[in-house]
Parts: sequence; structure tokens; C-alpha cells
Amino acid sequence: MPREIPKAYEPQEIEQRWAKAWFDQRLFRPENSHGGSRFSIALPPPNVTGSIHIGHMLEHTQIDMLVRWHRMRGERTLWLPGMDHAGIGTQFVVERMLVKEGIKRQDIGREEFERRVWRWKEESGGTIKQQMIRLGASCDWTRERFTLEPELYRAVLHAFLRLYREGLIYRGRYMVNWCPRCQTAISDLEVVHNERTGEIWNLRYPLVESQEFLVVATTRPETMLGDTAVAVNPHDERYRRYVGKKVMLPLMNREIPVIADPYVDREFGTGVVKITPAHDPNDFEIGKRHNLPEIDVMTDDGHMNEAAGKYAALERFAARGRILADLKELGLVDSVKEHVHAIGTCDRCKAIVEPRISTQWFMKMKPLAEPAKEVVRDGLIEVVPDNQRTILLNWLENIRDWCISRQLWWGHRIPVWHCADCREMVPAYDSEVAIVDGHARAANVPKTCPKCGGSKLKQDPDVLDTWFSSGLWPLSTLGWPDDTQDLRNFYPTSLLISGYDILFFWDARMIMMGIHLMTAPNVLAGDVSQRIPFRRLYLHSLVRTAEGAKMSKTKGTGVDPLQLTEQHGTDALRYMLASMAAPGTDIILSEDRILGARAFANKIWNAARFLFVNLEKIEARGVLIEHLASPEIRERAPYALAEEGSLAHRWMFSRLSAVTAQVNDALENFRFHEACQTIYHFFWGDFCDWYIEWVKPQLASNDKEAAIAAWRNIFAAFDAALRLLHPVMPFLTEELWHRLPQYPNARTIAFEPYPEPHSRWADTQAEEEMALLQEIIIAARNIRAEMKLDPKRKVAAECSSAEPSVRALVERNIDPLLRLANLSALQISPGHLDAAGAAIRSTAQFDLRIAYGETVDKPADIAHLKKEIDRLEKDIESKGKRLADQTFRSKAPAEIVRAMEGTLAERKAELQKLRDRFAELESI
RNA sequence: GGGCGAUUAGCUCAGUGGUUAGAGCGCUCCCCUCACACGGGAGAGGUCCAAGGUUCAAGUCCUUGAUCGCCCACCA
Repeated sequence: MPREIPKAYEPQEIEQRWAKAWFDQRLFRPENSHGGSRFSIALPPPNVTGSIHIGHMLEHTQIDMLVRWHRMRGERTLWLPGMDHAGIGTQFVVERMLVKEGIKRQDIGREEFERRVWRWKEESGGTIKQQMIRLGASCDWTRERFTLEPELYRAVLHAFLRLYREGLIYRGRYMVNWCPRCQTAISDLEVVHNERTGEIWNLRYPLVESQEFLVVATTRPETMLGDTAVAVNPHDERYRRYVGKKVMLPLMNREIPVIADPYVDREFGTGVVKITPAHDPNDFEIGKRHNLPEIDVMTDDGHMNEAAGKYAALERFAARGRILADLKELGLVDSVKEHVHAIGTCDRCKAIVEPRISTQWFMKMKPLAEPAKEVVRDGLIEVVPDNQRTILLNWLENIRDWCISRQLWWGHRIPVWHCADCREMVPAYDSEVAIVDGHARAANVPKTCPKCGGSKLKQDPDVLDTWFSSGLWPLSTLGWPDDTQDLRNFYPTSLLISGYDILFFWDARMIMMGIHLMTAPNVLAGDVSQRIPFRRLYLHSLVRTAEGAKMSKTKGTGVDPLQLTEQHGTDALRYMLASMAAPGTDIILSEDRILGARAFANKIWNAARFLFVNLEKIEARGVLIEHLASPEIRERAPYALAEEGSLAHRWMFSRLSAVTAQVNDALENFRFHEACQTIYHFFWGDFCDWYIEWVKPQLASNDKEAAIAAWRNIFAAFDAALRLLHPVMPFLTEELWHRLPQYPNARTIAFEPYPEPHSRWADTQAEEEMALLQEIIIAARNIRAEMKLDPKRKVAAECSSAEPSVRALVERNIDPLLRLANLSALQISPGHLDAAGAAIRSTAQFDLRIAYGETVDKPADIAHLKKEIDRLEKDIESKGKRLADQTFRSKAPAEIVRAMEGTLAERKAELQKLRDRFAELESI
């Protein structure tokens, strides 16, 4: 057992050593726990777009705390890790790298591009894994998964084919959000709306065979090239006479009809709307109602196409400028105004999104959302914090179909083939995958068209939205669609912890897909409570910058957790994050809090250091490790000491029991900050400041039996404290626990039982007695400090109490009182204390007097008294009023009234004493 | 346009209707006392955003408003 222990906690070597050991030993496999009940949780798979940031670390700290807690409580615990291929995000990153080489992905082709992305994935995924190991995440790395690996690819194909055959996935030509930068469709959720002040132009459209104009408003003038009508409200008297007539579309010289449609708001703008069915979702609907042609005037990359006439090949915003200039020249720009509106941008690349008609794959969401709503509403999935439940339900209520196809190269390719002859869509025969070039592909590929017999079949070029595969994560990672042991053991998972920012993207979709797909005939069917992907959903806070913005790597506002780890240690960082993680509020990072957490780690280290250093001394006097060691000895604490020596020990274990109950309760309810704070004050305040200081002499005692009892107690308490702390500070506690004499050959603290409150430890009497003694000590210290007595000089004090029991208590504990209050003597009396030449502190139960000695500061003492009297008078007055109130007495619980009466009496006695002394002092 | 959250000590934040509203950091004073100066001891510091209301009792519940932040939303 290493006894040399550095003065300050130096986390680096220790953390690296344990991180490696845990990983190498595959310690966190659920097979290593033996409990009957199970706890399982899936890691929200980080994107392989880079490395993890502080937000991940917050998430992983919270998950890890609960996982370690459950594991220590004896549950068979699985935390399943993995990564997400993050289709559009990763493709974007790799494309950017290519641009630096001066090439586009089209230059190297699909196959080569995919190879490049895979290379990047290996690098990035590896980094993330190393980071997580280093940060202490207690995942089972033997079960690590990746959304694009063959097994999961197969699950994706299986899900797709099933939903397709059930008619829940369909292909069609609809209005979608198109990102011209990424050159793909994106879902509604991936469009981020930003309020911006732009301009709205009123344009004149001349009526055919007339001198009149209709004035239409638009924020996107370039789309006018695709106009196929103008519309007015059917009840708008101003325009009724124009309905059925035609206007001449400027610049294009195309005659388009004036139609009437109730969608048009008479109050907005001029009450006339240009209709561009190919470039606006509302116009698309109107176009359908009125059988209008759809003219797409743009290319995939946001330039104007040949349908735009002379504007063809211009970039969309360049075209806007040219068009406006031309219209102005023709005198057709009626007016321009500032206009605040929400512009849709691409979540990934921030380019302005273009609504556009396109042939895409969609998923019908209403039928899937219904059962999801039920389980959330009925609490079958418990959502914490509760207000997020309402938000989720509201979203499910208003859900719309999901565009799941992406025109990307990185992702799960849609397993459907198109017949070049008859345009029949032929799905893959089944979901088996083949490995081609090291990558998964649909294996049983159709060769001929079942409808026309043609052999010109071509696979659909699109891939699936990355969230499609994420939506299957709890299923696919456990082996679905096969009926595996893991699926039986660990599905539904116990809990999902995710940021509330992906509630719709991910959490909601997992719920919908889990409920629907677990009914597959070849796997476990069951009632809905067996099909939900997780039983509880905790939505954690986001880490924000000082300005309140989300951390972002691209903006340089991200914080690298490894750098903070280097500086302060992982445990300190974990503690800081957990201690700030109050449910429902975001976190703004604070350097100060990390320093505080670091100091805490150091404090724990030094408490251990005290134990180890002193143990050596006591060993020299014949107390053997065997007297102290073994879990059996630990379990029988606290051990009694002769005389009054047991009080502090009884108190310590009473505190321990109370604190344990609080911590367990806090963790059960995701109140990580509360758990942290409770442990912090227990350890620093109760254990270090009071308990250790109190029992120091006992530990060094020549009375061997007393020393052994004291050592057994302090080790048992420290052991429990380490176990309490382990979920939040795994490295430090693992290290120190191994240095405890009890466990010379132990493997890890991670499977040790988490402390439970013991009723036999609860000791009200000990808590009350200690509280009183602490008050006396604090009173003495207060006098010493206020009177500026030389700290090196011990002084004599007098303590008086009318209560015989208090006097007896003081008498019994005279030694620790003298030592901790730095007194030379303490005289105990029942009577009045002489105020002359001395300072006195009083409570209802005692008075404590210390003579001034040389440094008389009567005015300071009088001022202090006055302040106290003032405070008491106010308090007594307000309590008196409350108690005199008959309504209060009759309506408030008797317990409250009684407590207040008791306090009031105490305060009055206290006040009386202070007044007497005040008078006495003034008369001197 | 809807919805959610925040507003408490100098700063960052806890606070579950009930006696005197807490913590960390910072600040003031004292102490390098043999575990720890990343420490010990003692303090100062708060009309709990505003105004109404409910209640015996409000930082806590309700209404309205102000300021800040976030989410959702197809008004050109």
C-alpha cells in the first residue's frame, strides 16, 4: 500500500491510469454486475463531425453519474456507447476539407468520396472515443456501435422496407426545403428561422388590354419569373372585377390569370398576391387548387435556369438585383419598404433555404404520432422536466410528414430500384446487407422489373436523413431486428438523457419508431410498455456562452473539455458541471466554479492524506491494519468509545445517514446539483471541519481500544463518503479507495455498494448535542475574533446555563471544547455572568463569557449587542403578531404554531439577557 | 403570431407555501496551529424585477406589465 502521498492532488497521472485500467479490464460490461434488476441507457451518439465539446461532457457527466449510481446499487447496468454518421454534417466537413485541396466531391466521384468520409470517420470517431474514456464515461465499449456499420445498416434497411410496404413511406413530388449549398432537400426541422430586416417590394403587373396595374408584394422578386397567376380574395370588392382577367407578367411577357382564393388576406399588403407554385409552399397549394402550371426557375445550386429566360445562369441574388433594376427601368416598381420577416436557413451550413418542388421520399407521421402521444400523455414515458412534456405533446399534435430523403452521398442508401422502362419502383427483397468495398449495401438486389420484366434497374440515388437511423438507435444497437439476448435484457432502456434541443429531431422519433417497429412479427411483440424505447426521458440543460448563445465550434465559442481537464482535472470539471446542472435552466460556464470544484478535490485528497499519514503513526503503537480492515468491520460502525468519546462518532453516522438519504433522493430525481451540494457540505463541513478535528486526539490515543474504535469509525465514514462521491468524482475516489487499508486486493470501487441510509444511524440526540457544542465553540471563536485576542494565547472562559443537562453536556465534552475554541479553561456555572471587562455571547440555552484582557473595546461590544437586540426585537415583534392572530392560530398547522411559540419564548429569554447586559455595560 | 424559461448578495447561481432566504467565487479582519494557504477561523453584504391578487402565511401560487434569452410558426 503506497503511503507516500503528495501534498496537493495531482489528477493527471491518476486519471490517465484509471481510465486506461477501466477500459483495458472491460470493467463496465453489465456481465460484471450480478444484480437481478437491470438498468440500461443508450449514449446519444455523438456526431463524427469532430471532437466532443463541453456540452457533451455535461451530458456524459450526468449519464455517468446515474449509471455509476445504479451500478453501485447492484443493478445489472449497461451504458451502450456509439457514434452517429451525421450524414449532412459529416459530408459538409469532408467537403470543406476537399475544397482546401481544390477539389469538389463530384471530381472524385461517389465511391472515392465515401472512402474519404470513412477515413475521416475513423479519425474523428477514434478521437471521440478516446476523449470519452479519458473523461471517465463508464460505457461498455465492447458493445460500441456506429450507425453506418453493417448490423445497423441492416436495421435501417429493415425499418425502411417495412414502413414502405406498410405504406408509411411514400415517394412524391412536393414542396420541400432545398438547401442550394448542400444541394439536398432538408426536413422542416432542419430549417432554422432567423428574424431579419429585409425589404418588401411592391411590383406592378399590367392588366392585359388595359392601362391598369395590379400591385403585388414580394420579398423574393426573383421568383416572379415562375409566376403563373396572381390571386385576390374572393370577397374583396376592390378586385372582384379583375378575377378571370389576365395580367402580363413583366419581363417574361407571359399572360397569367387573375384568380380568387380565400387564402389571400385582404388586409395584408395590397391584397393581391403573386402565385409561384414552384417556389412557395402556399402558392403550391393554391396552384393545385386552380390547376396552375408549376414553373421551376432555379437550379439545384441556387442559380436561375433556362426557364428564367435572359436571367438564366445568374446566381439567385444577383438575379434579384438585375430583375429589380430592369423593373425599375420599366417603371414597374411601385414602392419598397423595410420588412421584418423570418428567413429560413440551413441548420448545417446557414445558407438561405429555397422552398422548391422536388421528388422526395416522405414518412407519414400522423399514424406514428398517435400512440407516441398516448404514452407521453399517460406517463408511460415520464418526461422531466414536466413542461417539456407539454412541448413534446404539442409538437406531436401538429406533426407533419417527414422528408426523409437526402441528395447526399454519405448515408444509408434508399433500398429501392427504379425501372428505366416502366418507372416501376422495386424495393430490395429483404434487408440483408452485403459488404462491398468494406461498406454495407443492400444484398438482395432486384435484377429485373417484376412489372415489365425490364432489366434496366437503377438504385435510387438518395440516402436517408441521418435522423432516420438515429431514430432506431435503442433498437438497432441492441440487435434489432433480430431477437437477441441484449434486446430481451435491455429494451426498453431505463432512461434517455438528451439535450432539449434534439427533443423533436431525435427523442420524439425514437418514441414513434420504437413503438411501431417493436411489433415486428419476428421479434418480441408485447404491450406498448414493452415497445417504448425508454421509460424515462430527462432533458438536460445546454451549456451556453456568457452571451447566452449556444456553444459553437464554428463560431469559436466552444470550450474544449480536455483543455479544462488538463488544467483542473476531470473530476473537478465533472463536479462543476454536475453542481450547476439544475433541471430546466441553462448553464453559463464559470471559471470560478471549476476552481471551487478543484479545491474540493484537493480537500478530499488531503483528508485522505491525514488518515494515511496518521495511520502509520498509530501502527507503530500496535494498532494493526487487521483491526480496522474488512467490509464486515466497516458494516458494524459506529463503534462505541468509553466515556463521552462516542458522541462525535454517533453524530457523524447520523449525518451520514441523513445525507445519504438526501443524495439518493436527489439522484433519483435528476437533481444533480443538489446531490453535489449535499455531499460537498457533508464532506467539507461535517467530516473535515468538525469530525476529523473533534476526534484527532482519539485517533492518536495511547488507549489502544479507544484508538481502534475511533479508527474503525473514521475509516468507515470516509469509505462511505468516497462511495457517495464516486459517481461524480470517479477517478479521485477510485484512487483513494484503493489506498484504504480495508481493501488491499480490491478491484474497483465502481461495484461497491452505494451507501444507504440506516435507521440505526439516525441519532437525534447526538445531532442536538453536537449542534449545541458547536454553537459554544463558534461563540468563543467569535469573541476571540471580534475582540482581536491574540490567536496564540489561550484564554479562560466561563459558560453558564440554567439547564443542568446543558451543563452536564459541556462538562462531558470539556476537552474538545477547550481544544477547538482555543481555551485554557472553561468554568461551568448555573448563574449570572459578570459583564464587566468581558464579552459575552448568549443563546437561549447558554451564555459564554471571555474576559477582554488588555484589549478592551467596549464600544465595539456595545455596538454588537445593540445590533443583536435590534434583530431580536424585530423578530419577536413579528412572531408575537403572528401568534396573536386568531386566524393564524386556527388555520395554520398546530406543528407550525407550536414551533413558533417555542422559538418566541427562546428569543424572549435571549433578549432579556442581552438587555440586562446592555444596561450593565453602560453602567460600568 | 403562438409557447417556454429567466429576473434572488459585487459575480455565477440554488431555493420543494411555513420560524432569521442559502452556496461557490469575490470582499473585510485574523492565522503559514504538525491533512490541506487549492487551507483554518470570524465577518460584512439581499426593499428576492414592478404592480396588483389568492392565502392564517408568498422569493415560492395567480394576473398584468417590464427587461433578457430560447423554441415553434407557410402571411406574400
